[in-house]
Order: sequence, then C-alpha cells, then structure tokens
Amino acid sequence: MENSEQTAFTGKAEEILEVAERHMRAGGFDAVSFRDIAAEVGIKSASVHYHFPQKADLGAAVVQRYTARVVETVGVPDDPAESTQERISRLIGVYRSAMIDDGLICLCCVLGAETLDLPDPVAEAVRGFFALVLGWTETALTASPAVGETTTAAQIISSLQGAMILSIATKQADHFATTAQSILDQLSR
Amino acid sequence: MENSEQTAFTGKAEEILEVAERHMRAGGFDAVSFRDIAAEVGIKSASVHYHFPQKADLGAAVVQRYTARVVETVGVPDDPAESTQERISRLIGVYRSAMIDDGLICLCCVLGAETLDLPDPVAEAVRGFFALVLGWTETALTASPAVGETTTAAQIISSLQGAMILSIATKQADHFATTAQSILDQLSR
DNA sequence: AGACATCTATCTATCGATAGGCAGATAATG
DNA sequence: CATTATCTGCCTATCGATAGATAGATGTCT
Repeated sequence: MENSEQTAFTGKAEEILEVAERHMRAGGFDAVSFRDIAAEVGIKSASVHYHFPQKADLGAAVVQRYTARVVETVGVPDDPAESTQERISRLIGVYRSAMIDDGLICLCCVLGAETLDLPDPVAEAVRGFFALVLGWTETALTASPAVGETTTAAQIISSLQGAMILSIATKQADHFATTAQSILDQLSR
Repeated sequence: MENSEQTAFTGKAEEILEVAERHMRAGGFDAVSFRDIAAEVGIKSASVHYHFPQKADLGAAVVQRYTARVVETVGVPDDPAESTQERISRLIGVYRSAMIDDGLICLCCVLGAETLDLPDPVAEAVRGFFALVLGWTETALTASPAVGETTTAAQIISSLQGAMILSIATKQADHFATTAQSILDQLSR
C-alpha cells in the first residue's frame, strides 16, 4: 500500500513463496534455488520462473509477504488502551514465536546481514521492512505519555535482531529470552 | 592455542584469507567463489584449493583468523586499572572501526545469521567466536566490583550485532552510534 | 477462442573439486 | 661438493553438478 502494488498470491505461487522464505531464513538469498523450490512444491523450475521471472522478483516478493505478515501480526502501535510495555511485549512475542515455531530467525535479519550483496529490489524491500518496524516501534514508545523514555526504537530492534543471531549461532535459545527480558525491564523503570 | 593448531598464514594464503573475508562479510559464505578469489589474488582457482582443499576449510580458516584478530585488538578484559565502561567502550570501538574502516559488518554477524546452512566446521568456528567474545564481555562486566550491574554480556553483544545489521541494511550508520551510546549510558547508572 | 498454468527441452555460465605436471627451493646421501 | 630425492607452490586441463534463464509446446478451464 506504500509503493508497490500489494499482490495476493494464491495456489502454487503462494507455496513457492512459503518454501522460498523457509530456505532464505535458514541460509540467506543464495540458499534458495529454482530447482529446489520446484521440487519441493511439485512443479518444474521453469514454472517457478513463470510466477517470478527473475530471482530478484522472487526475493522481493518473499520479503514483502513477510513484511505484511509481521505488520498484521503485531497490530496497531497506538491503541490508547495499551501501555508501552504491552505493545513492546507484543512485538517481542512476534519475534519469539517466529523463532520458536519455525526454528528460524527473522527473514530480514538474515537478508539484512548480506544487504551489500543483494539485488537492488530485494535490498530495497528489506529496507522497507526495517523502516516499517522502526516506525511502529517509535510510535509504540511515544504513543503513551509514558515515563522518562530512555530506550530508542533502534535499540530495541537491534537487540532483538542481534539476540536472534546469537541464539541461532550458539544454539542457546535462552540468549533471546534474556535479551527480551532486559528490554522489558528497561521499559519499566 | 585452544583446540586447533594456530596456523600463521603467509604470502598467497594470507591474501586469499583477506579477500575471502571481505567477500564473506559483504554477502555471506556463498558470496565467495574460488575463481573470484583466485582472480583477485592473481593465481588460479586450483591453487586456492592447494591452500584450502575444501571450501569449508577456507571458511573455517577465515573465521579463526578473524577471531584471533578481534581477540588481539580488544585486549585483556580484566585489567584492574580499567573501569567497566572503559573496557566495554574499547569493545565497541573494535566493532565501530570494523564497520567504518572496512565499510563491512562483523564477519560472525553475517555468518551467524546463516548458521543453519553452513558447513559444520564453519558453524563451529562461528560458535567459537561468540563463546570467546561473550566470555570476554562477561569478564569485563564482572572484573571490577562495579555498580549494580543490570546489563548482561549477551545483551551487549546482541545490541552491537543487531545495530550493525540495522545500519548496513538501512544505510543509516547512526543506528550503530545510537545503540553504542545507549549501552554505555546504561552502564553508568 | 483465449487466458492461464505448467510442461519439455535446452542453453550458457559458474560452481567446487580433482588429476597430473612442473619449476624452484630445500634436504639427504654418496 | 655433487647428485638425488622430497617438498612446496603454483600451473593446465578438465570433470560433473548446479545455477538462473528462455523458447515453445501442451493441457485446462471459462
């Protein structure tokens, strides 16, 4: 709804995006191949090209779909009935379940790390994700006339992204839990 | 000096590691190819295989070399003459200059994000890096009988790693500066 | 008929990896 | 000292696998 048309994919296209996202979140952009996706979805690689002509198209679509899903899941950041803690807690919950349920980390955490080597449309989409999430968090922090805010949106998002990497790389998921708790602690002060 | 023999690479081998690290820090493990490295170094791809038979060997060597360099640069974490702030400030400086000087983010930030898709020896080396850095930070935080410590090593490292991703992905380097300042602020409280 | 989705078949480029050769340095042996 | 053997570091040439991508035929549904 911002710049690109919001395409609702269905059928095989949706399956393709699903599989592609899983592989990207595990190993980055280069970890997906048209052949692997096709085999997993049950079609031929040429058919994947039908839906997404270039790999960059596929990558950008995956990121946009992911972004939309996160935005929808996290809800509105300025519900007056909510406290800052409740909002941020919900944001953390989205990240946590993304890790625990799927066993994978945030898509834009993986892609963000390899931004410099990404096709432009994909890098652009990743930037869009962060702009949106940072904006959401900024609003969530300032919507309520809260206590003396000492935490910034960038710091919260940084901590969450970094904690995911640490958790997945060290195989110790408690790093994420620890960091998440620290964020909330710092808010209620 | 811990488990693997500490090999001091020289000549072409060193150049190979240099080039490989740069590419890996820009685009991850898959962003390096034997051919590209060879061309850049001025030898043939088969000669790269001579020094590092498998790509996993090359990857692990790059990470180990990087780890050793960081450890050496950051120095000792328990110098009694230093305050906690000074130590952490030095740690942040290492990360900052790694970003500003090279225009690249932390190697293990990139590789850590794609851990699930990495050859075992490489993933292992990345784990080793984080174990070392986390240990260093833990010591740095507890060495001095400091004020009421509310920050954990995991939180500091998470923030730094995440801030790098945010900075590189959004093209706004100030995200790192902001987060770095927040870490120091929280220490002096 | 015509739009849509998938197919077959194929192309070119690049990937990591291997086999085997060769020149120069070093070490061992007579 | 001179010769022989070994090691080192690179080379040429090539392999099979896989990458993304394309053209054109085939089916399928409205």
